[in-house]
Amino acid sequence: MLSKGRIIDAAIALVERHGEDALSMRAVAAELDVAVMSLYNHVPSKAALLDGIAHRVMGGLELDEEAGADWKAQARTLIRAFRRVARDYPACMNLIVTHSVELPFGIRPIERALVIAASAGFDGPTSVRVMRAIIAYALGAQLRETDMVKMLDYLPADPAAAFAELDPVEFPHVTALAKELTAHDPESDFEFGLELFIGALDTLPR
Amino acid sequence: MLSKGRIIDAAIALVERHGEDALSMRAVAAELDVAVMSLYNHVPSKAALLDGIAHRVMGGLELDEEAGADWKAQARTLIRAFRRVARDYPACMNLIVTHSVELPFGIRPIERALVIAASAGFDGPTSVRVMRAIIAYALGAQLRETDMVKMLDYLPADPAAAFAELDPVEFPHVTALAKELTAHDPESDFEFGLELFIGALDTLPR
DNA sequence: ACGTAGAACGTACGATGTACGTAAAGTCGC
DNA sequence: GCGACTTTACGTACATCGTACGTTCTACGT
Repeated sequence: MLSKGRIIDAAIALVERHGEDALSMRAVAAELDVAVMSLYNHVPSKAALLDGIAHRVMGGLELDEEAGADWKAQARTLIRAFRRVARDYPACMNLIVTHSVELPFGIRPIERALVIAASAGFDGPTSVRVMRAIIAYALGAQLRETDMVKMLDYLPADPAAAFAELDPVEFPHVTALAKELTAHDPESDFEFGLELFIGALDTLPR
Repeated sequence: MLSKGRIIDAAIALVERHGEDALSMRAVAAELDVAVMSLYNHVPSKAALLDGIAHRVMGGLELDEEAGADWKAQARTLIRAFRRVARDYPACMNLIVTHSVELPFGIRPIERALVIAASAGFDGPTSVRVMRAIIAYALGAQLRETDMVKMLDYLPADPAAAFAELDPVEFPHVTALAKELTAHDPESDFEFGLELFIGALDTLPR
Protein backbone atom coordinates (compact mmCIF):
# COMPACT_ATOMS: atom_id res chain seq x y z
CA MET A 1 0.00 0.00 0.00
CA LEU A 2 1.16 3.47 -0.85
CA SER A 3 1.18 6.09 1.84
CA LYS A 4 2.37 9.62 2.38
CA GLY A 5 5.10 8.31 4.62
CA ARG A 6 6.50 5.88 2.09
CA ILE A 7 6.40 8.55 -0.59
CA ILE A 8 8.35 10.95 1.59
CA ASP A 9 10.89 8.26 2.44
CA ALA A 10 11.42 7.47 -1.21
CA ALA A 11 11.75 11.14 -2.06
CA ILE A 12 14.34 11.69 0.66
CA ALA A 13 16.35 8.68 -0.45
CA LEU A 14 16.19 9.88 -4.01
CA VAL A 15 17.36 13.38 -3.17
CA GLU A 16 20.23 12.12 -1.07
CA ARG A 17 21.36 9.70 -3.74
CA HIS A 18 21.06 11.81 -6.88
CA GLY A 19 20.68 15.40 -5.79
CA GLU A 20 17.75 17.73 -5.63
CA ASP A 21 17.45 18.07 -9.39
CA ALA A 22 16.61 14.38 -9.53
CA LEU A 23 13.49 14.94 -7.45
CA SER A 24 10.58 14.63 -9.84
CA MET A 25 7.22 13.03 -9.29
CA ARG A 26 8.07 10.55 -12.00
CA ALA A 27 11.31 9.58 -10.34
CA VAL A 28 9.62 9.11 -6.98
CA ALA A 29 6.97 6.95 -8.60
CA ALA A 30 9.63 4.86 -10.30
CA GLU A 31 11.45 4.48 -6.99
CA LEU A 32 8.28 3.00 -5.54
CA ASP A 33 7.36 0.98 -8.64
CA VAL A 34 4.15 2.83 -8.98
CA ALA A 35 2.43 4.98 -11.56
CA VAL A 36 3.01 8.69 -11.32
CA MET A 37 -0.52 9.69 -10.66
CA SER A 38 -0.93 7.26 -7.83
CA LEU A 39 1.18 9.59 -5.74
CA TYR A 40 -1.52 12.20 -5.94
CA ASN A 41 -3.83 10.05 -3.89
CA HIS A 42 -1.62 10.74 -0.90
CA VAL A 43 0.15 13.99 -1.68
CA PRO A 44 -1.74 16.93 -3.18
CA SER A 45 1.22 18.50 -4.99
CA LYS A 46 4.95 18.51 -5.31
CA ALA A 47 5.11 21.50 -3.01
CA ALA A 48 3.32 19.48 -0.37
CA LEU A 49 5.84 16.71 -0.87
CA LEU A 50 8.65 19.17 -0.22
CA ASP A 51 6.84 20.24 2.91
CA GLY A 52 6.63 16.63 3.96
CA ILE A 53 10.33 16.14 3.40
CA ALA A 54 11.06 19.23 5.45
CA HIS A 55 8.92 18.09 8.35
CA ARG A 56 10.35 14.61 8.35
CA VAL A 57 13.94 15.83 8.22
CA MET A 58 13.51 18.62 10.74
CA GLY A 59 11.58 16.28 12.98
CA GLY A 60 14.87 14.51 13.57
CA LEU A 61 16.12 17.49 15.56
CA GLU A 62 17.29 16.41 18.99
CA LEU A 63 15.68 18.76 21.46
CA ASP A 64 16.45 17.07 24.75
CA GLU A 65 18.00 19.39 27.27
CA GLU A 66 21.01 18.23 29.17
CA ALA A 67 20.31 18.49 32.84
CA GLY A 68 22.56 20.82 34.77
CA ALA A 69 24.18 22.47 31.79
CA ASP A 70 24.27 26.26 31.64
CA TRP A 71 22.51 28.17 28.92
CA LYS A 72 25.61 28.42 26.75
CA ALA A 73 26.01 24.67 26.65
CA GLN A 74 22.30 24.27 25.96
CA ALA A 75 22.51 26.74 23.10
CA ARG A 76 25.52 25.02 21.61
CA THR A 77 23.74 21.71 21.85
CA LEU A 78 20.64 22.99 20.10
CA ILE A 79 22.54 24.55 17.24
CA ARG A 80 24.70 21.51 16.84
CA ALA A 81 21.58 19.38 16.67
CA PHE A 82 20.66 21.38 13.61
CA ARG A 83 24.11 20.81 12.18
CA ARG A 84 23.75 17.12 12.80
CA VAL A 85 20.62 16.77 10.69
CA ALA A 86 22.30 18.93 8.06
CA ARG A 87 25.13 16.45 8.03
CA ASP A 88 22.81 13.43 7.94
CA TYR A 89 20.67 14.83 5.12
CA PRO A 90 22.83 17.35 3.30
CA ALA A 91 20.93 17.38 0.03
CA CYS A 92 17.53 17.55 1.69
CA MET A 93 18.71 20.34 3.93
CA ASN A 94 19.57 22.35 0.88
CA LEU A 95 16.14 21.76 -0.53
CA ILE A 96 14.59 22.95 2.70
CA VAL A 97 16.80 25.99 2.98
CA THR A 98 16.59 27.17 -0.60
CA HIS A 99 12.97 26.47 -1.38
CA SER A 100 11.53 28.43 1.47
CA VAL A 101 9.12 26.05 3.05
CA GLU A 102 6.37 27.06 5.42
CA LEU A 103 7.49 26.98 9.06
CA PRO A 104 10.80 25.34 8.23
CA PHE A 105 11.61 24.42 11.79
CA GLY A 106 8.27 23.81 13.34
CA ILE A 107 7.20 25.25 16.64
CA ARG A 108 9.05 23.02 19.05
CA PRO A 109 12.61 24.09 18.22
CA ILE A 110 11.44 27.68 18.47
CA GLU A 111 10.02 27.10 21.90
CA ARG A 112 13.23 25.37 22.91
CA ALA A 113 15.35 28.28 21.72
CA LEU A 114 13.17 30.74 23.58
CA VAL A 115 13.47 28.68 26.74
CA ILE A 116 17.23 28.77 26.50
CA ALA A 117 17.27 32.50 25.80
CA ALA A 118 15.03 33.10 28.79
CA SER A 119 17.24 30.99 31.01
CA ALA A 120 20.13 33.14 29.88
CA GLY A 121 18.28 36.10 31.29
CA PHE A 122 17.00 37.81 28.16
CA ASP A 123 13.61 39.41 28.12
CA GLY A 124 11.02 38.27 25.59
CA PRO A 125 11.63 40.67 22.71
CA THR A 126 15.38 40.26 23.02
CA SER A 127 15.04 36.49 23.05
CA VAL A 128 13.20 36.64 19.75
CA ARG A 129 15.89 38.81 18.21
CA VAL A 130 18.64 36.56 19.47
CA MET A 131 16.92 33.53 18.09
CA ARG A 132 16.46 35.16 14.73
CA ALA A 133 20.09 36.14 14.53
CA ILE A 134 21.25 32.61 15.26
CA ILE A 135 18.80 31.09 12.82
CA ALA A 136 20.10 33.45 10.18
CA TYR A 137 23.63 32.37 10.90
CA ALA A 138 22.80 28.67 10.81
CA LEU A 139 20.86 28.95 7.57
CA GLY A 140 23.52 31.08 5.97
CA ALA A 141 26.33 28.76 7.02
CA GLN A 142 24.49 25.91 5.36
CA LEU A 143 24.05 27.95 2.19
CA ARG A 144 27.62 29.13 2.13
CA GLU A 145 28.89 25.65 2.60
CA THR A 146 27.18 24.30 -0.50
CA ASP A 147 28.16 27.38 -2.48
CA MET A 148 31.72 26.63 -1.50
CA VAL A 149 31.48 23.06 -2.65
CA LYS A 150 30.07 24.13 -5.99
CA MET A 151 32.79 26.72 -6.40
CA LEU A 152 35.49 24.15 -5.80
CA ASP A 153 33.91 22.11 -8.56
CA TYR A 154 34.11 24.97 -11.00
CA LEU A 155 37.79 25.47 -10.35
CA PRO A 156 38.94 21.90 -10.74
CA ALA A 157 42.68 21.42 -10.95
CA ASP A 158 44.10 23.56 -8.18
CA PRO A 159 41.61 26.02 -6.73
CA ALA A 160 44.20 27.85 -4.72
CA ALA A 161 46.18 28.54 -7.87
CA ALA A 162 43.16 30.24 -9.43
CA PHE A 163 43.16 32.79 -6.63
CA ALA A 164 46.89 33.07 -6.48
CA GLU A 165 47.11 33.98 -10.15
CA LEU A 166 45.07 37.13 -9.75
CA ASP A 167 46.79 40.48 -9.96
CA PRO A 168 48.59 40.78 -6.61
CA VAL A 169 48.57 44.58 -6.64
CA GLU A 170 44.80 44.75 -7.14
CA PHE A 171 44.03 41.89 -4.76
CA PRO A 172 46.91 41.64 -2.32
CA HIS A 173 44.98 39.88 0.43
CA VAL A 174 43.12 37.45 -1.80
CA THR A 175 46.31 36.33 -3.49
CA ALA A 176 48.17 36.11 -0.22
CA LEU A 177 45.39 34.08 1.39
CA ALA A 178 44.62 31.89 -1.62
CA LYS A 179 45.32 28.79 0.40
CA GLU A 180 43.06 29.72 3.30
CA LEU A 181 40.29 30.89 0.97
CA THR A 182 40.07 27.56 -0.77
CA ALA A 183 40.63 25.37 2.25
CA HIS A 184 37.32 23.94 3.28
CA ASP A 185 36.58 22.71 6.76
CA PRO A 186 32.89 23.45 7.22
CA GLU A 187 32.73 22.18 10.75
CA SER A 188 35.46 24.38 12.15
CA ASP A 189 34.20 27.36 10.15
CA PHE A 190 30.80 26.85 11.67
CA GLU A 191 32.12 26.45 15.19
CA PHE A 192 34.16 29.60 14.86
CA GLY A 193 31.10 31.68 14.05
CA LEU A 194 29.02 29.92 16.65
CA GLU A 195 31.45 30.68 19.46
CA LEU A 196 31.68 34.25 18.23
CA PHE A 197 27.94 34.48 18.55
CA ILE A 198 27.61 32.90 21.94
CA GLY A 199 30.43 35.01 23.26
CA ALA A 200 28.63 38.11 22.03
CA LEU A 201 25.44 37.05 23.75
CA ASP A 202 27.33 36.68 26.99
CA THR A 203 28.36 40.32 26.91
CA LEU A 204 24.85 41.57 26.15
CA PRO A 205 23.16 43.56 28.91
CA ARG A 206 20.37 41.65 30.59
CA MET B 1 20.46 44.81 -31.57
CA LEU B 2 20.28 42.12 -28.96
CA SER B 3 23.08 41.84 -26.45
CA LYS B 4 23.89 40.01 -23.27
CA GLY B 5 23.48 43.25 -21.38
CA ARG B 6 19.99 43.95 -22.67
CA ILE B 7 18.95 40.39 -21.97
CA ILE B 8 20.15 40.62 -18.40
CA ASP B 9 18.38 43.94 -17.93
CA ALA B 10 15.14 42.50 -19.21
CA ALA B 11 15.51 39.45 -17.01
CA ILE B 12 16.13 41.57 -13.93
CA ALA B 13 13.15 43.76 -14.66
CA LEU B 14 11.02 40.69 -15.18
CA VAL B 15 12.07 39.07 -11.93
CA GLU B 16 11.49 42.22 -9.93
CA ARG B 17 8.07 42.75 -11.46
CA HIS B 18 6.63 39.25 -11.40
CA GLY B 19 8.85 37.17 -9.15
CA GLU B 20 11.46 34.56 -9.81
CA ASP B 21 9.01 31.96 -11.03
CA ALA B 22 8.19 34.25 -13.94
CA LEU B 23 11.76 34.05 -15.19
CA SER B 24 11.65 31.85 -18.27
CA MET B 25 13.55 32.18 -21.49
CA ARG B 26 10.25 32.64 -23.29
CA ALA B 27 9.21 35.44 -20.97
CA VAL B 28 12.53 37.22 -21.39
CA ALA B 29 12.24 36.90 -25.16
CA ALA B 30 8.72 38.32 -25.07
CA GLU B 31 9.91 41.20 -22.90
CA LEU B 32 12.41 42.05 -25.63
CA ASP B 33 10.06 41.34 -28.55
CA VAL B 34 12.35 38.70 -29.84
CA ALA B 35 12.21 34.99 -30.62
CA VAL B 36 13.22 32.67 -27.84
CA MET B 37 16.18 31.12 -29.56
CA SER B 38 17.69 34.46 -30.42
CA LEU B 39 18.68 34.76 -26.80
CA TYR B 40 20.99 31.82 -27.19
CA ASN B 41 23.24 33.83 -29.50
CA HIS B 42 24.28 35.88 -26.50
CA VAL B 43 23.67 33.63 -23.52
CA PRO B 44 24.66 29.97 -23.60
CA SER B 45 22.06 28.76 -21.10
CA LYS B 46 19.60 29.83 -18.50
CA ALA B 47 22.16 29.12 -15.81
CA ALA B 48 24.51 31.55 -17.51
CA LEU B 49 21.73 34.11 -17.52
CA LEU B 50 21.33 33.68 -13.77
CA ASP B 51 25.05 34.16 -13.44
CA GLY B 52 24.78 37.33 -15.46
CA ILE B 53 21.99 38.62 -13.25
CA ALA B 54 24.07 37.86 -10.18
CA HIS B 55 27.09 39.69 -11.50
CA ARG B 56 25.10 42.71 -12.58
CA VAL B 57 23.27 42.96 -9.26
CA MET B 58 26.30 42.29 -7.10
CA GLY B 59 28.31 44.67 -9.22
CA GLY B 60 26.22 47.44 -7.70
CA LEU B 61 27.90 46.88 -4.34
CA GLU B 62 29.37 50.12 -3.04
CA LEU B 63 32.92 49.35 -2.00
CA ASP B 64 34.33 52.82 -1.41
CA GLU B 65 36.01 53.16 1.91
CA GLU B 66 35.24 56.15 4.05
CA ALA B 67 38.46 57.92 4.86
CA GLY B 68 39.30 58.12 8.53
CA ALA B 69 36.69 55.68 9.75
CA ASP B 70 37.78 52.89 12.05
CA TRP B 71 37.44 49.26 11.06
CA LYS B 72 34.11 48.82 12.77
CA ALA B 73 32.55 51.62 10.78
CA GLN B 74 34.11 50.25 7.60
CA ALA B 75 32.70 46.81 8.32
CA ARG B 76 29.25 48.19 9.01
CA THR B 77 29.39 50.14 5.80
CA LEU B 78 30.37 47.12 3.74
CA ILE B 79 27.66 44.91 5.15
CA ARG B 80 25.08 47.61 4.76
CA ALA B 81 26.11 48.00 1.15
CA PHE B 82 25.06 44.41 0.71
CA ARG B 83 21.79 45.13 2.44
CA ARG B 84 21.23 48.07 0.13
CA VAL B 85 21.41 46.02 -3.04
CA ALA B 86 19.19 43.43 -1.35
CA ARG B 87 16.68 46.19 -0.78
CA ASP B 88 17.01 47.52 -4.32
CA TYR B 89 16.66 44.11 -5.97
CA PRO B 90 14.86 41.91 -3.45
CA ALA B 91 13.60 39.28 -5.88
CA CYS B 92 16.90 39.02 -7.70
CA MET B 93 18.75 38.73 -4.44
CA ASN B 94 16.67 35.72 -3.59
CA LEU B 95 17.49 34.15 -6.90
CA ILE B 96 21.17 34.69 -6.25
CA VAL B 97 21.07 33.41 -2.72
CA THR B 98 18.95 30.34 -3.33
CA HIS B 99 20.32 29.16 -6.64
CA SER B 100 23.89 28.96 -5.58
CA VAL B 101 25.71 30.83 -8.26
CA GLU B 102 29.40 30.56 -8.90
CA LEU B 103 31.39 33.19 -6.97
CA PRO B 104 28.27 35.00 -5.79
CA PHE B 105 30.10 38.08 -4.64
CA GLY B 106 33.03 38.33 -6.95
CA ILE B 107 36.57 38.92 -5.85
CA ARG B 108 36.48 42.60 -5.06
CA PRO B 109 34.11 42.50 -2.09
CA ILE B 110 36.20 39.65 -0.70
CA GLU B 111 39.36 41.67 -0.99
CA ARG B 112 37.62 44.60 0.64
CA ALA B 113 36.46 42.48 3.54
CA LEU B 114 39.94 41.08 4.04
CA VAL B 115 41.37 44.57 4.03
CA ILE B 116 39.00 45.61 6.75
CA ALA B 117 39.71 42.51 8.80
CA ALA B 118 43.43 43.11 8.47
CA SER B 119 43.04 46.72 9.54
CA ALA B 120 41.21 45.45 12.61
CA GLY B 121 44.33 43.51 13.47
CA PHE B 122 43.35 39.97 12.54
CA ASP B 123 45.87 37.65 10.99
CA GLY B 124 45.19 36.08 7.61
CA PRO B 125 43.50 32.82 8.59
CA THR B 126 41.36 34.55 11.19
CA SER B 127 40.35 37.19 8.67
CA VAL B 128 39.07 34.49 6.36
CA ARG B 129 37.06 32.90 9.15
CA VAL B 130 35.61 36.20 10.23
CA MET B 131 34.62 37.00 6.69
CA ARG B 132 32.96 33.64 6.26
CA ALA B 133 30.97 34.03 9.44
CA ILE B 134 29.67 37.42 8.40
CA ILE B 135 28.82 36.24 4.92
CA ALA B 136 26.89 33.36 6.44
CA TYR B 137 24.96 35.77 8.61
CA ALA B 138 24.17 38.14 5.75
CA LEU B 139 23.03 35.35 3.46
CA GLY B 140 20.98 33.73 6.17
CA ALA B 141 19.33 36.96 7.18
CA GLN B 142 18.25 37.45 3.60
CA LEU B 143 16.84 33.93 3.46
CA ARG B 144 15.09 34.20 6.78
CA GLU B 145 13.52 37.45 5.78
CA THR B 146 11.82 36.02 2.72
CA ASP B 147 10.80 32.91 4.61
CA MET B 148 9.17 35.21 7.11
CA VAL B 149 7.28 37.03 4.42
CA LYS B 150 6.00 33.79 2.97
CA MET B 151 4.98 32.55 6.37
CA LEU B 152 2.95 35.66 7.02
CA ASP B 153 1.19 34.96 3.75
CA TYR B 154 0.25 31.47 4.84
CA LEU B 155 -1.28 32.73 8.06
CA PRO B 156 -3.47 35.46 6.65
CA ALA B 157 -6.01 36.91 9.03
CA ASP B 158 -4.10 37.52 12.24
CA PRO B 159 -0.73 35.76 12.33
CA ALA B 160 -0.18 36.50 15.99
CA ALA B 161 -3.43 34.77 16.82
CA ALA B 162 -2.19 31.59 15.14
CA PHE B 163 0.71 31.42 17.57
CA ALA B 164 -1.29 32.56 20.53
CA GLU B 165 -3.82 29.76 20.04
CA LEU B 166 -1.27 27.03 20.57
CA ASP B 167 -1.34 25.06 23.78
CA PRO B 168 0.16 27.45 26.34
CA VAL B 169 1.41 24.67 28.59
CA GLU B 170 3.36 22.97 25.79
CA PHE B 171 4.58 26.23 24.25
CA PRO B 172 4.57 28.84 26.99
CA HIS B 173 7.14 31.12 25.40
CA VAL B 174 5.80 30.92 21.88
CA THR B 175 2.30 31.79 22.99
CA ALA B 176 3.53 34.54 25.27
CA LEU B 177 5.66 36.06 22.54
CA ALA B 178 3.20 35.58 19.69
CA LYS B 179 3.22 39.27 18.99
CA GLU B 180 7.00 39.58 18.81
CA LEU B 181 7.33 36.42 16.75
CA THR B 182 5.08 37.71 14.02
CA ALA B 183 6.22 41.31 14.10
CA HIS B 184 8.48 41.87 11.15
CA ASP B 185 11.03 44.64 10.99
CA PRO B 186 13.81 43.14 8.86
CA GLU B 187 16.08 46.13 9.12
CA SER B 188 16.21 46.27 12.90
CA ASP B 189 16.48 42.49 13.12
CA PHE B 190 19.44 42.63 10.81
CA GLU B 191 21.10 45.48 12.66
CA PHE B 192 20.70 43.66 15.94
CA GLY B 193 22.61 40.66 14.70
CA LEU B 194 25.16 42.79 12.93
CA GLU B 195 26.04 44.72 16.07
CA LEU B 196 26.20 41.48 17.98
CA PHE B 197 28.73 40.27 15.49
CA ILE B 198 30.88 43.32 15.38
CA GLY B 199 30.87 43.52 19.14
CA ALA B 200 32.06 39.93 19.28
CA LEU B 201 34.87 40.69 16.86
CA ASP B 202 35.98 43.52 19.04
CA THR B 203 36.54 41.18 21.97
CA LEU B 204 38.48 38.65 19.91
CA PRO B 205 42.18 38.30 20.79
CA ARG B 206 44.42 39.77 18.12
C1' DA C 1 -24.85 -10.15 -3.98
C1' DC C 2 -24.54 -5.51 -4.65
C1' DG C 3 -23.37 -0.83 -4.19
C1' DT C 4 -19.94 2.38 -2.69
C1' DA C 5 -15.43 4.42 -1.48
C1' DG C 6 -10.88 4.66 -2.07
C1' DA C 7 -6.64 3.52 -4.47
C1' DA C 8 -4.05 2.75 -8.64
C1' DC C 9 -3.64 3.81 -13.23
C1' DG C 10 -3.34 5.85 -18.28
C1' DT C 11 -3.88 9.52 -21.20
C1' DA C 12 -3.27 14.06 -22.25
C1' DC C 13 -2.18 19.10 -21.89
C1' DG C 14 0.47 23.12 -21.24
C1' DA C 15 4.94 24.95 -19.93
C1' DT C 16 9.86 24.73 -19.91
C1' DG C 17 14.97 24.48 -21.58
C1' DT C 18 17.40 23.89 -25.54
C1' DA C 19 19.52 21.10 -29.88
C1' DC C 20 19.45 21.78 -34.64
C1' DG C 21 18.88 23.67 -39.26
C1' DT C 22 17.92 27.85 -41.96
C1' DA C 23 17.79 32.43 -43.58
C1' DA C 24 18.97 37.25 -43.57
C1' DA C 25 22.31 40.88 -42.70
C1' DG C 26 26.50 42.71 -42.24
C1' DT C 27 32.03 42.47 -43.15
C1' DC C 28 36.08 41.72 -45.64
C1' DG C 29 39.44 40.88 -49.53
C1' DC C 30 39.78 41.63 -54.16
C1' DG D 1 30.85 45.36 -57.34
C1' DC D 2 31.22 40.58 -55.86
C1' DG D 3 31.78 36.32 -53.80
C1' DA D 4 33.17 34.10 -49.20
C1' DC D 5 32.42 34.15 -44.57
C1' DT D 6 30.72 35.32 -40.08
C1' DT D 7 27.31 36.90 -37.12
C1' DT D 8 22.61 37.30 -35.70
C1' DA D 9 17.70 36.28 -35.69
C1' DC D 10 14.41 32.86 -36.29
C1' DG D 11 11.23 28.45 -36.47
C1' DT D 12 10.64 23.76 -35.65
C1' DA D 13 11.00 19.95 -32.76
C1' DC D 14 11.90 17.14 -28.69
C1' DA D 15 12.44 15.55 -23.96
C1' DT D 16 10.92 16.44 -19.41
C1' DC D 17 8.17 18.41 -15.99
C1' DG D 18 3.69 18.99 -12.91
C1' DT D 19 -0.81 17.69 -12.83
C1' DA D 20 -6.18 17.73 -14.39
C1' DC D 21 -9.31 14.34 -15.58
C1' DG D 22 -11.59 10.01 -16.40
C1' DT D 23 -11.37 5.04 -15.89
C1' DT D 24 -10.58 0.69 -13.75
C1' DC D 25 -9.99 -2.33 -9.92
C1' DT D 26 -10.02 -3.80 -5.20
C1' DA D 27 -12.08 -4.15 -0.57
C1' DC D 28 -15.72 -3.91 2.40
C1' DG D 29 -20.24 -2.80 4.78
C1' DT D 30 -24.89 -4.18 4.25
